[in-house]
Amino acid sequence: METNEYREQRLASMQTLKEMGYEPYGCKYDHVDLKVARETFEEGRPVRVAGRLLMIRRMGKMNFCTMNDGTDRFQLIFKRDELSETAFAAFKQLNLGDIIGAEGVFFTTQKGEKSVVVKEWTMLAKALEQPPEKFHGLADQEECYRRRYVDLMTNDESRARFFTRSRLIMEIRKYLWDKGFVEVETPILQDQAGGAAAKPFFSHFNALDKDCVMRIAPELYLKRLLVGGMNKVFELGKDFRNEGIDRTHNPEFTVCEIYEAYGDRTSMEAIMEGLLPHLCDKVIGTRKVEYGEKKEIIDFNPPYRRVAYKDLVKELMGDDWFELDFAAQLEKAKAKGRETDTNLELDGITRELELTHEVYDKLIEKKLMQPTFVTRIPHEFVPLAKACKDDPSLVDVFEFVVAGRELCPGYTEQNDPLEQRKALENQAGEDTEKIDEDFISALECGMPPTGGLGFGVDRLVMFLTGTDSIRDVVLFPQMKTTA
RNA sequence: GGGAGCGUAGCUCAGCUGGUAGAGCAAGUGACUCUUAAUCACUGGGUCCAGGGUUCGAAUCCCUGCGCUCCUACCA
Repeated sequence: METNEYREQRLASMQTLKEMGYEPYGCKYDHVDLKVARETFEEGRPVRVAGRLLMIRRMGKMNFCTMNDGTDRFQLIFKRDELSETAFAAFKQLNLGDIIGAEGVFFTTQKGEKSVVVKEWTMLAKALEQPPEKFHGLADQEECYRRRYVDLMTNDESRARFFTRSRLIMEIRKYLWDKGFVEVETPILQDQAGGAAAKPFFSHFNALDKDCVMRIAPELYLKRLLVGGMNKVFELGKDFRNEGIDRTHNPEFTVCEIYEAYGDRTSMEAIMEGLLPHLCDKVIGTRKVEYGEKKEIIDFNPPYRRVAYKDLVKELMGDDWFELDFAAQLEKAKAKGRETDTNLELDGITRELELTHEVYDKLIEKKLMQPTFVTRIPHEFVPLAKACKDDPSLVDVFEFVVAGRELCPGYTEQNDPLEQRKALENQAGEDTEKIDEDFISALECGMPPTGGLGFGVDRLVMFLTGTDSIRDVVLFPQMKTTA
Protein backbone atom coordinates (compact mmCIF):
# COMPACT_ATOMS: atom_id res chain seq x y z
CA MET A 1 0.00 0.00 0.00
CA GLU A 2 1.26 3.41 -0.90
CA THR A 3 1.81 5.63 2.05
CA ASN A 4 2.73 9.26 2.43
CA GLU A 5 2.28 12.12 4.85
CA TYR A 6 -1.11 13.07 3.38
CA ARG A 7 -2.55 9.62 3.81
CA GLU A 8 -1.29 9.39 7.40
CA GLN A 9 -2.75 12.78 8.27
CA ARG A 10 -6.07 11.99 6.70
CA LEU A 11 -6.34 8.65 8.44
CA ALA A 12 -5.68 10.48 11.69
CA SER A 13 -8.27 13.16 10.95
CA MET A 14 -10.73 10.43 10.05
CA GLN A 15 -10.20 8.90 13.49
CA THR A 16 -10.70 12.27 15.16
CA LEU A 17 -13.93 12.80 13.25
CA LYS A 18 -15.19 9.38 14.33
CA GLU A 19 -14.53 10.30 17.93
CA MET A 20 -16.54 13.48 17.45
CA GLY A 21 -19.48 11.47 16.11
CA TYR A 22 -18.84 12.08 12.41
CA GLU A 23 -18.84 8.76 10.57
CA PRO A 24 -16.39 9.25 7.70
CA TYR A 25 -18.47 7.35 5.13
CA GLY A 26 -22.06 8.46 5.27
CA CYS A 27 -25.28 7.37 3.65
CA LYS A 28 -28.07 8.63 1.39
CA TYR A 29 -28.38 12.38 1.60
CA ASP A 30 -31.35 14.33 0.22
CA HIS A 31 -30.10 17.45 -1.51
CA VAL A 32 -30.43 19.63 -4.58
CA ASP A 33 -27.82 19.84 -7.34
CA LEU A 34 -25.63 22.91 -7.07
CA LYS A 35 -26.76 23.93 -10.54
CA VAL A 36 -30.34 23.90 -9.29
CA ALA A 37 -29.30 25.68 -6.10
CA ARG A 38 -27.82 28.49 -8.16
CA GLU A 39 -30.89 28.73 -10.38
CA THR A 40 -33.36 28.77 -7.49
CA PHE A 41 -31.28 30.93 -5.16
CA GLU A 42 -33.42 32.92 -2.76
CA GLU A 43 -31.90 34.84 0.13
CA GLY A 44 -32.53 33.20 3.49
CA ARG A 45 -34.25 30.06 2.16
CA PRO A 46 -33.13 26.72 3.71
CA VAL A 47 -31.29 24.33 1.39
CA ARG A 48 -29.37 21.04 1.46
CA VAL A 49 -26.41 20.43 -0.83
CA ALA A 50 -23.77 17.75 -1.23
CA GLY A 51 -20.45 17.52 -3.01
CA ARG A 52 -16.69 17.53 -2.94
CA LEU A 53 -14.65 20.27 -1.28
CA LEU A 54 -12.42 21.88 -3.91
CA MET A 55 -11.06 24.79 -1.89
CA ILE A 56 -11.08 25.75 1.76
CA ARG A 57 -10.29 29.31 2.77
CA ARG A 58 -9.89 29.27 6.52
CA MET A 59 -10.14 32.61 8.27
CA GLY A 60 -10.50 31.51 11.85
CA LYS A 61 -14.08 32.02 12.92
CA MET A 62 -15.48 32.40 9.42
CA ASN A 63 -14.46 29.97 6.71
CA PHE A 64 -15.25 29.69 3.03
CA CYS A 65 -15.31 26.50 0.98
CA THR A 66 -15.87 25.90 -2.69
CA MET A 67 -17.96 22.80 -3.27
CA ASN A 68 -18.22 20.96 -6.58
CA ASP A 69 -20.88 18.32 -7.18
CA GLY A 70 -20.32 17.77 -10.90
CA THR A 71 -23.14 20.10 -11.90
CA ASP A 72 -21.66 23.38 -10.64
CA ARG A 73 -19.47 24.97 -8.03
CA PHE A 74 -20.92 26.78 -5.04
CA GLN A 75 -19.58 28.53 -1.98
CA LEU A 76 -20.27 27.28 1.53
CA ILE A 77 -19.66 29.39 4.63
CA PHE A 78 -18.80 27.80 7.97
CA LYS A 79 -19.29 30.45 10.69
CA ARG A 80 -18.73 29.78 14.36
CA ASP A 81 -21.88 31.74 15.22
CA GLU A 82 -24.05 29.49 13.05
CA LEU A 83 -22.70 26.06 14.00
CA SER A 84 -22.76 23.93 17.11
CA GLU A 85 -19.49 23.73 18.98
CA THR A 86 -18.92 20.17 17.72
CA ALA A 87 -19.87 20.97 14.15
CA PHE A 88 -17.45 23.88 14.12
CA ALA A 89 -14.65 21.88 15.70
CA ALA A 90 -15.22 18.96 13.33
CA PHE A 91 -15.06 21.33 10.36
CA LYS A 92 -11.40 21.87 11.15
CA GLN A 93 -10.80 18.19 10.38
CA LEU A 94 -12.03 18.51 6.80
CA ASN A 95 -9.57 18.21 3.94
CA LEU A 96 -9.66 19.06 0.26
CA GLY A 97 -11.36 16.31 -1.67
CA ASP A 98 -13.67 15.25 1.15
CA ILE A 99 -17.31 14.78 0.20
CA ILE A 100 -19.81 16.26 2.63
CA GLY A 101 -23.50 17.06 2.89
CA ALA A 102 -24.43 20.50 4.19
CA GLU A 103 -27.65 22.03 5.43
CA GLY A 104 -28.06 25.76 5.74
CA VAL A 105 -29.58 28.88 4.25
CA PHE A 106 -28.88 30.86 1.11
CA PHE A 107 -26.84 33.98 1.72
CA THR A 108 -25.13 36.58 -0.44
CA THR A 109 -21.73 37.83 0.70
CA GLN A 110 -20.65 41.46 0.67
CA LYS A 111 -18.75 40.72 -2.55
CA GLY A 112 -21.97 39.40 -4.08
CA GLU A 113 -21.07 35.71 -4.06
CA LYS A 114 -24.08 33.45 -3.76
CA SER A 115 -23.39 31.07 -0.88
CA VAL A 116 -24.87 28.72 1.66
CA VAL A 117 -24.31 29.50 5.33
CA VAL A 118 -23.98 26.05 6.88
CA LYS A 119 -25.99 25.25 10.01
CA GLU A 120 -25.30 21.54 10.13
CA TRP A 121 -23.18 19.22 8.05
CA THR A 122 -22.27 15.56 7.72
CA MET A 123 -19.44 13.47 6.30
CA LEU A 124 -20.37 11.53 3.18
CA ALA A 125 -16.93 10.31 2.13
CA LYS A 126 -13.45 10.99 3.42
CA ALA A 127 -10.75 11.29 0.76
CA LEU A 128 -7.48 9.66 1.77
CA GLU A 129 -5.68 10.96 -1.27
CA GLN A 130 -4.61 14.54 -1.84
CA PRO A 131 -6.39 16.02 -4.88
CA PRO A 132 -4.36 17.76 -7.61
CA GLU A 133 -3.48 21.42 -7.44
CA LYS A 134 -6.56 23.63 -7.32
CA PHE A 135 -5.55 26.05 -10.04
CA HIS A 136 -3.97 23.93 -12.79
CA GLY A 137 -5.89 20.77 -11.96
CA LEU A 138 -4.46 17.51 -13.23
CA ALA A 139 -2.43 18.50 -16.30
CA ASP A 140 -0.38 15.37 -16.91
CA GLN A 141 -2.14 13.83 -19.91
CA GLU A 142 -1.14 10.31 -19.06
CA GLU A 143 -2.59 10.65 -15.58
CA CYS A 144 -5.79 12.11 -17.01
CA TYR A 145 -6.23 9.02 -19.19
CA ARG A 146 -5.15 6.42 -16.65
CA ARG A 147 -7.00 7.95 -13.71
CA ARG A 148 -9.95 9.55 -15.43
CA TYR A 149 -11.79 9.96 -12.13
CA VAL A 150 -9.16 12.44 -10.97
CA ASP A 151 -9.32 14.27 -14.30
CA LEU A 152 -13.11 14.44 -14.09
CA MET A 153 -13.22 15.69 -10.51
CA THR A 154 -10.79 18.53 -11.17
CA ASN A 155 -11.10 19.52 -14.83
CA ASP A 156 -14.47 21.05 -15.60
CA GLU A 157 -13.82 21.18 -19.38
CA SER A 158 -13.07 17.49 -19.47
CA ARG A 159 -16.21 16.61 -17.52
CA ALA A 160 -18.28 18.90 -19.73
CA ARG A 161 -16.90 17.25 -22.87
CA PHE A 162 -18.10 13.84 -21.71
CA PHE A 163 -21.53 15.17 -20.86
CA THR A 164 -21.62 16.59 -24.39
CA ARG A 165 -20.62 13.22 -25.79
CA SER A 166 -23.43 11.57 -23.90
CA ARG A 167 -25.99 14.07 -25.15
CA LEU A 168 -24.75 13.72 -28.73
CA ILE A 169 -25.30 9.96 -28.55
CA MET A 170 -28.78 10.44 -27.16
CA GLU A 171 -29.63 12.92 -29.93
CA ILE A 172 -28.30 10.58 -32.63
CA ARG A 173 -30.74 7.97 -31.32
CA LYS A 174 -33.60 10.45 -31.11
CA TYR A 175 -33.02 11.72 -34.62
CA LEU A 176 -32.94 8.26 -36.14
CA TRP A 177 -35.97 7.06 -34.17
CA ASP A 178 -37.87 10.13 -35.35
CA LYS A 179 -37.00 9.23 -38.93
CA GLY A 180 -38.46 5.76 -38.46
CA PHE A 181 -35.24 3.83 -37.89
CA VAL A 182 -35.17 0.99 -35.38
CA GLU A 183 -32.22 0.39 -33.12
CA VAL A 184 -30.95 -3.18 -33.13
CA GLU A 185 -28.14 -5.15 -31.56
CA THR A 186 -26.11 -7.73 -33.45
CA PRO A 187 -23.35 -10.07 -32.25
CA ILE A 188 -20.04 -8.75 -31.04
CA LEU A 189 -18.67 -12.28 -30.66
CA GLN A 190 -18.49 -13.67 -34.16
CA ASP A 191 -17.08 -16.74 -35.88
CA GLN A 192 -15.35 -14.63 -38.48
CA ALA A 193 -14.71 -10.94 -38.79
CA GLY A 194 -16.49 -9.34 -41.72
CA GLY A 195 -17.78 -6.04 -43.00
CA ALA A 196 -14.47 -4.24 -43.07
CA ALA A 197 -10.79 -4.83 -43.71
CA ALA A 198 -9.13 -4.96 -40.31
CA LYS A 199 -7.40 -7.40 -38.00
CA PRO A 200 -9.71 -8.69 -35.27
CA PHE A 201 -9.17 -9.44 -31.60
CA PHE A 202 -9.34 -13.15 -30.90
CA SER A 203 -11.13 -14.81 -28.04
CA HIS A 204 -12.23 -18.27 -27.02
CA PHE A 205 -15.66 -19.67 -26.31
CA ASN A 206 -15.11 -22.22 -23.51
CA ALA A 207 -18.47 -24.01 -23.53
CA LEU A 208 -18.31 -24.72 -27.24
CA ASP A 209 -14.52 -25.00 -27.22
CA LYS A 210 -14.17 -22.83 -30.28
CA ASP A 211 -12.24 -19.72 -31.12
CA CYS A 212 -14.13 -16.60 -31.97
CA VAL A 213 -13.38 -13.00 -32.82
CA MET A 214 -14.76 -9.68 -31.72
CA ARG A 215 -16.50 -7.85 -34.50
CA ILE A 216 -14.73 -5.31 -36.66
CA ALA A 217 -18.10 -4.08 -38.03
CA PRO A 218 -21.78 -4.96 -37.61
CA GLU A 219 -22.48 -4.52 -41.34
CA LEU A 220 -23.03 -8.10 -42.43
CA TYR A 221 -25.56 -8.76 -39.68
CA LEU A 222 -27.45 -5.53 -40.29
CA LYS A 223 -27.84 -6.46 -43.95
CA ARG A 224 -29.29 -9.81 -42.92
CA LEU A 225 -31.98 -7.79 -41.12
CA LEU A 226 -32.81 -5.95 -44.35
CA VAL A 227 -33.27 -9.31 -46.01
CA GLY A 228 -35.63 -10.21 -43.19
CA GLY A 229 -37.75 -7.12 -43.71
CA MET A 230 -36.45 -4.75 -41.06
CA ASN A 231 -36.20 -1.95 -43.55
CA LYS A 232 -34.74 0.91 -41.57
CA VAL A 233 -32.25 -0.13 -38.91
CA PHE A 234 -29.30 1.27 -37.08
CA GLU A 235 -26.86 -0.01 -34.54
CA LEU A 236 -24.85 2.15 -32.19
CA GLY A 237 -22.14 0.15 -30.50
CA LYS A 238 -18.53 -0.83 -30.34
CA ASP A 239 -16.19 -2.21 -32.98
CA PHE A 240 -12.84 -3.75 -32.11
CA ARG A 241 -9.91 -3.50 -34.47
CA ASN A 242 -6.58 -5.01 -33.57
CA GLU A 243 -4.48 -2.15 -34.80
CA GLY A 244 -2.37 0.66 -33.52
CA ILE A 245 -3.22 3.51 -31.21
CA ASP A 246 -2.76 7.10 -32.29
CA ARG A 247 -4.47 10.46 -32.13
CA THR A 248 -7.46 9.28 -34.17
CA HIS A 249 -7.50 5.54 -33.41
CA ASN A 250 -8.57 3.68 -30.28
CA PRO A 251 -8.70 -0.11 -30.77
CA GLU A 252 -12.24 -0.25 -29.39
CA PHE A 253 -14.37 2.52 -30.74
CA THR A 254 -18.01 3.44 -31.08
CA VAL A 255 -19.72 3.30 -34.46
CA CYS A 256 -23.15 4.09 -35.75
CA GLU A 257 -24.21 2.09 -38.82
CA ILE A 258 -27.43 2.98 -40.58
CA TYR A 259 -29.25 1.09 -43.36
CA GLU A 260 -32.30 2.08 -45.32
CA ALA A 261 -34.02 -0.36 -47.66
CA TYR A 262 -35.27 0.99 -50.97
CA GLY A 263 -32.76 3.79 -50.65
CA ASP A 264 -29.29 4.46 -51.97
CA ARG A 265 -26.26 6.65 -51.41
CA THR A 266 -28.33 9.80 -51.76
CA SER A 267 -30.69 8.71 -48.95
CA MET A 268 -27.61 8.55 -46.75
CA GLU A 269 -26.52 12.02 -47.80
CA ALA A 270 -29.91 13.27 -46.71
CA ILE A 271 -29.47 11.63 -43.32
CA MET A 272 -26.12 13.32 -42.72
CA GLU A 273 -27.54 16.64 -43.83
CA GLY A 274 -30.34 16.23 -41.33
CA LEU A 275 -28.43 14.66 -38.47
CA LEU A 276 -25.50 17.07 -38.24
CA PRO A 277 -27.59 20.26 -38.02
CA HIS A 278 -29.83 18.45 -35.51
CA LEU A 279 -26.85 17.64 -33.30
CA CYS A 280 -25.51 21.17 -33.64
CA ASP A 281 -28.84 22.69 -32.68
CA LYS A 282 -29.67 20.36 -29.81
CA VAL A 283 -26.26 19.92 -28.23
CA ILE A 284 -23.59 22.29 -29.47
CA GLY A 285 -25.68 25.42 -29.78
CA THR A 286 -24.21 26.55 -33.08
CA ARG A 287 -23.88 25.17 -36.58
CA LYS A 288 -20.52 26.86 -37.04
CA VAL A 289 -17.93 24.93 -35.11
CA GLU A 290 -14.31 25.91 -34.52
CA TYR A 291 -11.84 23.18 -35.30
CA GLY A 292 -8.12 22.58 -34.95
CA GLU A 293 -5.26 24.86 -34.03
CA LYS A 294 -6.17 27.40 -36.67
CA LYS A 295 -9.69 27.62 -35.22
CA GLU A 296 -11.14 27.20 -38.67
CA ILE A 297 -14.89 27.51 -38.83
CA ILE A 298 -16.73 24.46 -40.08
CA ASP A 299 -20.23 25.33 -41.22
CA PHE A 300 -22.68 22.47 -40.76
CA ASN A 301 -25.57 24.29 -42.40
CA PRO A 302 -26.92 22.14 -45.24
CA PRO A 303 -26.87 21.52 -48.10
CA TYR A 304 -23.35 20.16 -48.30
CA ARG A 305 -21.30 20.21 -51.43
CA ARG A 306 -21.48 17.12 -53.64
CA VAL A 307 -18.66 16.68 -56.06
CA ALA A 308 -17.36 13.80 -58.16
CA TYR A 309 -13.89 12.53 -57.34
CA LYS A 310 -12.60 13.23 -60.84
CA ASP A 311 -14.00 16.75 -60.88
CA LEU A 312 -12.16 17.51 -57.65
CA VAL A 313 -8.94 16.28 -59.19
CA LYS A 314 -9.52 18.35 -62.30
CA GLU A 315 -10.17 21.43 -60.15
CA LEU A 316 -6.65 21.25 -58.81
CA MET A 317 -4.71 19.59 -61.63
CA GLY A 318 -6.44 21.03 -64.68
CA ASP A 319 -9.24 19.87 -66.94
CA ASP A 320 -6.85 17.93 -69.13
CA TRP A 321 -5.42 15.83 -66.27
CA PHE A 322 -7.09 12.59 -67.35
CA GLU A 323 -6.02 13.08 -70.98
CA LEU A 324 -2.32 13.48 -70.16
CA ASP A 325 0.05 10.55 -70.45
CA PHE A 326 1.54 9.16 -67.24
CA ALA A 327 4.91 10.90 -67.59
CA ALA A 328 3.26 14.28 -68.00
CA GLN A 329 0.96 13.63 -65.03
CA LEU A 330 3.95 12.69 -62.91
CA GLU A 331 5.71 15.95 -63.79
CA LYS A 332 2.63 17.94 -63.05
CA ALA A 333 2.10 16.22 -59.71
CA LYS A 334 5.70 16.85 -58.67
CA ALA A 335 5.39 20.50 -59.64
CA LYS A 336 2.17 20.82 -57.63
CA GLY A 337 3.82 19.15 -54.67
CA ARG A 338 6.69 21.64 -54.71
CA GLU A 339 4.33 24.54 -55.22
CA THR A 340 2.30 23.61 -52.14
CA ASP A 341 5.25 22.37 -50.12
CA THR A 342 3.70 18.93 -49.82
CA ASN A 343 5.68 15.73 -49.66
CA LEU A 344 4.16 13.39 -52.22
CA GLU A 345 5.17 9.73 -51.96
CA LEU A 346 5.70 8.91 -55.61
CA ASP A 347 8.16 6.01 -55.31
CA GLY A 348 6.70 2.81 -56.68
CA ILE A 349 3.75 4.53 -58.26
CA THR A 350 3.43 3.28 -61.82
CA ARG A 351 -0.19 3.81 -62.74
CA GLU A 352 -2.38 6.83 -63.34
CA LEU A 353 -4.94 5.63 -60.77
CA GLU A 354 -2.37 5.39 -57.98
CA LEU A 355 -0.87 8.73 -58.85
CA THR A 356 -4.25 10.41 -58.94
CA HIS A 357 -5.11 8.95 -55.56
CA GLU A 358 -1.87 10.16 -54.00
CA VAL A 359 -2.67 13.62 -55.32
CA TYR A 360 -6.20 13.33 -53.93
CA ASP A 361 -4.99 12.15 -50.50
CA LYS A 362 -2.23 14.67 -50.01
CA LEU A 363 -3.33 17.73 -51.93
CA ILE A 364 -7.10 17.65 -52.13
CA GLU A 365 -8.82 15.84 -49.27
CA LYS A 366 -6.78 17.61 -46.58
CA LYS A 367 -7.92 20.96 -47.94
CA LEU A 368 -11.64 20.17 -47.86
CA MET A 369 -12.60 22.02 -44.71
CA GLN A 370 -16.34 22.34 -45.21
CA PRO A 371 -18.58 19.26 -45.19
CA THR A 372 -18.32 17.66 -48.63
CA PHE A 373 -19.63 14.48 -50.22
CA VAL A 374 -17.00 13.16 -52.61
CA THR A 375 -18.85 10.84 -55.01
CA ARG A 376 -18.21 8.55 -57.99
CA ILE A 377 -15.01 7.01 -56.67
CA PRO A 378 -12.84 4.61 -58.73
CA HIS A 379 -14.00 1.04 -58.23
CA GLU A 380 -10.53 -0.15 -57.28
CA PHE A 381 -10.54 1.83 -54.03
CA VAL A 382 -13.88 0.42 -52.87
CA PRO A 383 -13.92 -3.08 -54.37
CA LEU A 384 -17.02 -4.32 -52.53
CA ALA A 385 -19.30 -1.44 -53.50
CA LYS A 386 -21.88 -1.27 -56.23
CA ALA A 387 -20.86 0.25 -59.55
CA CYS A 388 -22.37 3.45 -60.95
CA LYS A 389 -25.02 2.61 -63.53
CA ASP A 390 -23.50 4.82 -66.21
CA ASP A 391 -19.85 3.93 -65.59
CA PRO A 392 -18.75 0.55 -64.21
CA SER A 393 -15.25 1.89 -63.46
CA LEU A 394 -16.76 4.02 -60.70
CA VAL A 395 -18.73 3.06 -57.61
CA ASP A 396 -21.86 4.72 -56.35
CA VAL A 397 -20.57 5.77 -52.92
CA PHE A 398 -19.58 8.92 -51.15
CA GLU A 399 -16.83 9.78 -48.79
CA PHE A 400 -18.03 12.46 -46.45
CA VAL A 401 -15.11 14.75 -45.73
CA VAL A 402 -15.03 17.34 -42.96
CA ALA A 403 -12.02 19.41 -41.90
CA GLY A 404 -9.76 17.54 -44.29
CA ARG A 405 -10.61 14.17 -42.81
CA GLU A 406 -13.00 11.50 -43.87
CA LEU A 407 -15.83 11.40 -41.38
CA CYS A 408 -17.77 8.57 -42.96
CA PRO A 409 -18.43 6.65 -46.13
CA GLY A 410 -21.90 6.09 -47.52
CA TYR A 411 -22.92 3.45 -49.99
CA THR A 412 -25.41 2.29 -52.47
CA GLU A 413 -25.11 -1.23 -51.12
CA GLN A 414 -24.29 -4.20 -53.30
CA ASN A 415 -27.34 -6.47 -53.30
CA ASP A 416 -26.38 -8.75 -56.18
CA PRO A 417 -25.23 -11.95 -54.43
CA LEU A 418 -23.22 -13.15 -57.42
CA GLU A 419 -21.34 -9.88 -57.76
CA GLN A 420 -20.84 -9.71 -54.01
CA ARG A 421 -19.40 -13.23 -53.89
CA LYS A 422 -17.07 -12.43 -56.77
CA ALA A 423 -15.82 -9.28 -55.04
CA LEU A 424 -15.38 -11.05 -51.68
CA GLU A 425 -13.51 -13.94 -53.31
CA ASN A 426 -11.33 -11.47 -55.08
CA GLN A 427 -10.55 -9.73 -51.82
CA ALA A 428 -10.00 -12.90 -49.81
CA GLY A 429 -7.62 -14.30 -52.42
CA GLU A 430 -6.55 -17.81 -51.42
CA ASP A 431 -8.08 -17.46 -47.98
CA THR A 432 -11.54 -18.53 -49.15
CA GLU A 433 -12.68 -19.80 -45.77
CA LYS A 434 -13.00 -16.17 -44.70
CA ILE A 435 -16.06 -15.64 -46.86
CA ASP A 436 -19.22 -15.46 -44.79
CA GLU A 437 -21.33 -18.03 -46.64
CA ASP A 438 -24.38 -17.36 -44.53
CA PHE A 439 -24.22 -13.71 -45.50
CA ILE A 440 -24.11 -14.59 -49.21
CA SER A 441 -26.95 -16.98 -48.60
CA ALA A 442 -28.94 -14.15 -47.05
CA LEU A 443 -28.31 -11.97 -50.11
CA GLU A 444 -29.52 -14.86 -52.25
CA CYS A 445 -32.86 -14.60 -50.50
CA GLY A 446 -33.06 -11.09 -51.93
CA MET A 447 -32.01 -7.86 -50.23
CA PRO A 448 -33.83 -4.72 -51.33
CA PRO A 449 -31.76 -1.99 -52.92
CA THR A 450 -30.27 -0.25 -49.92
CA GLY A 451 -28.41 2.81 -48.80
CA GLY A 452 -25.89 2.34 -45.99
CA LEU A 453 -23.76 4.54 -43.83
CA GLY A 454 -21.37 4.11 -40.94
CA PHE A 455 -19.63 6.76 -38.93
CA GLY A 456 -17.24 6.74 -36.02
CA VAL A 457 -19.03 8.31 -33.08
CA ASP A 458 -15.76 9.20 -31.36
CA ARG A 459 -14.56 11.12 -34.38
CA LEU A 460 -17.90 12.85 -34.75
CA VAL A 461 -17.65 13.94 -31.12
CA MET A 462 -14.14 15.20 -31.84
CA PHE A 463 -15.37 17.31 -34.74
CA LEU A 464 -18.29 18.77 -32.84
CA THR A 465 -16.33 19.53 -29.68
CA GLY A 466 -13.19 20.76 -31.44
CA THR A 467 -11.04 18.04 -29.84
CA ASP A 468 -7.79 16.88 -31.44
CA SER A 469 -7.24 13.54 -29.76
CA ILE A 470 -9.61 10.57 -29.60
CA ARG A 471 -8.33 9.91 -26.08
CA ASP A 472 -9.96 13.12 -24.95
CA VAL A 473 -13.42 11.92 -25.99
CA VAL A 474 -13.11 8.31 -24.76
CA LEU A 475 -13.51 7.98 -21.00
CA PHE A 476 -11.08 5.12 -20.58
CA PRO A 477 -8.82 4.97 -23.63
CA GLN A 478 -6.63 1.93 -24.14
CA MET A 479 -3.20 2.41 -22.60
CA LYS A 480 -0.11 0.29 -22.37
CA THR A 481 0.16 -1.51 -19.06
CA THR A 482 2.72 -0.06 -16.73
CA ALA A 483 5.10 -2.36 -14.92
C1' G B 1 7.42 0.92 -38.05
C1' G B 2 10.84 5.72 -38.39
C1' G B 3 12.15 10.58 -36.12
C1' A B 4 11.94 14.26 -32.12
C1' G B 5 10.74 15.65 -27.12
C1' C B 6 9.42 14.67 -22.11
C1' G B 7 9.50 11.74 -17.10
C1' U B 8 12.26 15.95 -10.55
C1' A B 9 7.78 16.72 -3.66
C1' G B 10 0.60 14.90 -3.48
C1' C B 11 -0.11 18.60 -7.94
C1' U B 12 2.03 22.49 -11.53
C1' C B 13 6.90 23.31 -12.79
C1' A B 14 12.38 25.45 -12.37
C1' G B 15 17.18 23.21 -11.92
C1' C B 16 22.81 26.56 -17.16
C1' U B 17 29.21 24.28 -18.94
C1' G B 18 28.60 17.66 -13.84
C1' G B 19 29.84 19.66 -7.35
C1' U B 20 25.08 15.99 -2.23
C1' A B 21 17.69 19.32 -4.63
C1' G B 22 14.34 24.47 -5.58
C1' A B 23 9.64 27.57 -6.11
C1' G B 24 4.27 28.04 -6.11
C1' C B 25 0.03 25.39 -4.73
C1' A B 26 -1.09 21.49 -1.22
C1' A B 27 0.15 19.75 4.03
C1' G B 28 1.29 20.75 9.74
C1' U B 29 1.31 24.73 13.72
C1' G B 30 -0.19 29.76 14.88
C1' A B 31 -3.00 34.70 13.67
C1' C B 32 -7.50 36.42 11.31
C1' U B 33 -15.90 36.75 11.28
C1' C B 34 -16.95 38.76 3.96
C1' U B 35 -12.82 35.24 1.64
C1' U B 36 -12.98 33.52 -3.39
C1' A B 37 -6.03 30.94 -6.87
C1' A B 38 -7.56 34.71 0.60
C1' U B 39 -3.30 36.82 3.31
C1' C B 40 0.89 36.65 6.98
C1' A B 41 4.68 33.86 10.09
C1' C B 42 7.12 29.32 11.18
C1' U B 43 7.75 23.89 10.07
C1' G B 44 7.89 19.17 7.68
C1' G B 45 7.98 16.79 2.90
C1' G B 46 12.31 13.63 -2.63
C1' U B 47 13.77 5.78 -5.15
C1' C B 48 15.19 13.16 -9.51
C1' C B 49 10.85 6.77 -14.24
C1' A B 50 13.98 1.89 -13.89
C1' G B 51 18.73 -0.53 -14.72
C1' G B 52 23.70 -0.16 -16.26
C1' G B 53 28.11 2.93 -17.68
C1' U B 54 31.73 7.30 -17.65
C1' U B 55 33.63 10.20 -13.39
C1' C B 56 36.86 11.64 -7.27
C1' G B 57 31.62 13.15 -7.84
C1' A B 58 25.55 12.31 -12.10
C1' A B 59 18.75 14.93 -11.72
C1' U B 60 22.52 16.79 -15.30
C1' C B 61 26.84 13.18 -19.85
C1' C B 62 26.47 8.01 -22.45
C1' C B 63 23.80 3.14 -23.23
C1' U B 64 19.50 -0.06 -22.47
C1' G B 65 14.51 -0.62 -20.96
C1' C B 66 9.46 1.28 -19.58
C1' G B 67 5.68 5.04 -20.13
C1' C B 68 3.57 9.48 -22.28
C1' U B 69 3.40 13.51 -26.05
C1' C B 70 4.24 15.44 -30.99
C1' C B 71 5.62 14.64 -36.18
C1' U B 72 5.67 10.83 -39.93
C1' A B 73 4.23 6.11 -42.06
C1' C B 74 0.68 2.17 -41.95
C1' C B 75 -4.30 0.98 -40.94
C1' A B 76 -10.76 2.52 -42.31
